[in-house]
Amino acid sequence: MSSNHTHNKKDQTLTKNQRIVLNLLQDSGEPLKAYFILDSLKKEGLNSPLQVYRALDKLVELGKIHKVESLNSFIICNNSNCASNTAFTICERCGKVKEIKNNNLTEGVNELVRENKLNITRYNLEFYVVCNTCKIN
Amino acid sequence: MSSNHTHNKKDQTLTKNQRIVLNLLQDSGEPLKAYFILDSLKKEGLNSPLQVYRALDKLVELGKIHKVESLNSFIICNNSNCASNTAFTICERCGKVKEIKNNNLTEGVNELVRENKLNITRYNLEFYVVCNTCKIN
DNA sequence: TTTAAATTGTTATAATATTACGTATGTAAT
DNA sequence: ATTACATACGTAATATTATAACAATTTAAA
Ligand SMILES: [Zn+2]
Ligand SMILES: [Zn+2]
Ligand SMILES: [Zn+2]
Ligand SMILES: [Zn+2]
Repeated sequence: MSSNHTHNKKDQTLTKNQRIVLNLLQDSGEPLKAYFILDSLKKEGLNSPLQVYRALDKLVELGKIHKVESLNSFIICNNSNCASNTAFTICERCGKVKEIKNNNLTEGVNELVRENKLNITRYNLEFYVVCNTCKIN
Repeated sequence: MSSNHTHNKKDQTLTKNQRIVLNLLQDSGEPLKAYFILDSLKKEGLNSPLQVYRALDKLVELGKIHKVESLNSFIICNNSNCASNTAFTICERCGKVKEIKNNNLTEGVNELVRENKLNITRYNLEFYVVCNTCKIN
């Protein structure tokens, strides 16, 4: 269970609060709730919800994390080319979330948008599933 | 500005709270927030958030309304064949929401799901746009 | 008609998110 | 260096969204 931060150059431009929130999401890989993040980072000096929400807002804006709208949670971006588009599978039983990396799907959505002449700025696509683990049980 | 409830047979099986909430959403056509619904229906006898949320939950379950996840709002279903799938355009400027009725798009998403072997129970698709009205200004 | 399931009403509380205000810090032009 | 500007910070208060718990009642089956 080794954590592998990449801490690339761009991360250096983040502020302290932004960086510790990003690191937590990175280490977790799961969607986390704002107040859970707050609790987890009390020892790092985060004291108020606003500090968390401000960091989250900025990280979303930078495309480093995504908000999973229907879970009121935030998750590290697992992709390099999302812009602000998001596509997830969400298990209805256990809540497990995976960001879809499938370029086929991404291109499929883009095509749909073109074909239907939707003049969009971005999209959010949530597929609800029963994950393999939950299917067995 | 005439309201045109349909009040079909199935509506008769709704309870009073469910029906007045549904009627309000039907008349409005816009996404409404739970506490706005509560305020609006105080005179009809709704007193507590729970009464609203319970009615909303049931109506969502019945497929008569949808939750617009990223707006924490609820909107009348404008379609006959959604099951519990949802597809909206959401204006980023004014918040205007339209349910997509385009069968082409719906079928496109279904195809995407098949092609990518996604074993889904339902999906939620939110396209963020700048609506025509907002584009002008 | 007895039983089980669903719905109601009410109070309290939890969970999520923002406003408001003052301060500090970094950056770029003068 | 000084000013101006944008960004971020810290803190307290408050707003918004949603659920838990419990008792009573209605509805639909069996
Ligand atoms: Zn991503
Ligand atoms: Zn699962
Ligand atoms: Zn619908
Ligand atoms: Zn608009």
